[in-house]
Amino acid sequence: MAGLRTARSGSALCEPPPLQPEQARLLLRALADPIRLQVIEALGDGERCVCDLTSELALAQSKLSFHLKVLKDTGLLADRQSGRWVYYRLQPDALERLRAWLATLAASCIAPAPPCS
Amino acid sequence: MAGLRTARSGSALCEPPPLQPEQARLLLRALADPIRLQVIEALGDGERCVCDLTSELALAQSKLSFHLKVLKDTGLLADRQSGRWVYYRLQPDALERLRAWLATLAASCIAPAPPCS
DNA sequence: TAAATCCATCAACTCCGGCTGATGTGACGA
DNA sequence: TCGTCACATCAGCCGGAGTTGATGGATTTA
Repeated sequence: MAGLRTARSGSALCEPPPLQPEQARLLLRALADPIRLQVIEALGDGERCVCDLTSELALAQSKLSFHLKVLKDTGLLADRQSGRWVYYRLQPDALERLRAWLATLAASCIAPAPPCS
Repeated sequence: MAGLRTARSGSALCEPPPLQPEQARLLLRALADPIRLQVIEALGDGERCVCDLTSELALAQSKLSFHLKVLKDTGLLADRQSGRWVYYRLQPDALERLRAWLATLAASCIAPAPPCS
């Protein structure tokens, strides 16, 4: 079932490649955690180093590091090292791809749907 | 909770009410399971009774019942009893609300985004 | 070089989600 | 009324995600 259709995306909007079901699962699981959602929201303002996040979210360092790794492994975050600090930033593509995947899933639910009575 | 804001949805499209973060978390977690995704896909064709799903997905009865309960409790499924059988069907609203919530989350990620080089 | 800081990683533990087999409940048919 | 079927729920178990405290590696400053 892989590669049912490759490129040829006629759109000029440089849409990201479709998500594999397993990747979608990992994204869903990564987002289903309150601490990780806090991290994502905190990074909405822009990238931050770990030490700032640690104090801002009042988390143990190893704990935060653990969750940052989960988010990074699923592609939701990217990091950049500058001297002694490591800065994490959001990777908006990941959320977009998950949204697209959810749309596909919803589309497969034909929904006899009484038209919004 | 409940009734933070009632009606007044100006749109004529009868949009569902916004999702609480906790509800969003539960939805994400409910979807982050391969068996439950199989169930959702199987119900894409229309409602089914538990016994059909059991054989179709080759699952133990108690196991399927457990996952159906999770999906029902999060609002992703609804059930209907007919005689001796119980039919489950998708509740597309739930997916839509989750998509809307994801859109909100993504919107809060201003994304300096180099314009699709 | 030595000390300090920032961060990742590890081992041990806890806790909860999910699985299994058995039992309970309600609806039907003989 | 009794047996059967469809489904829910329970108790017990197990594995893995998440937490904690400690250690290690890399970088900067004294």
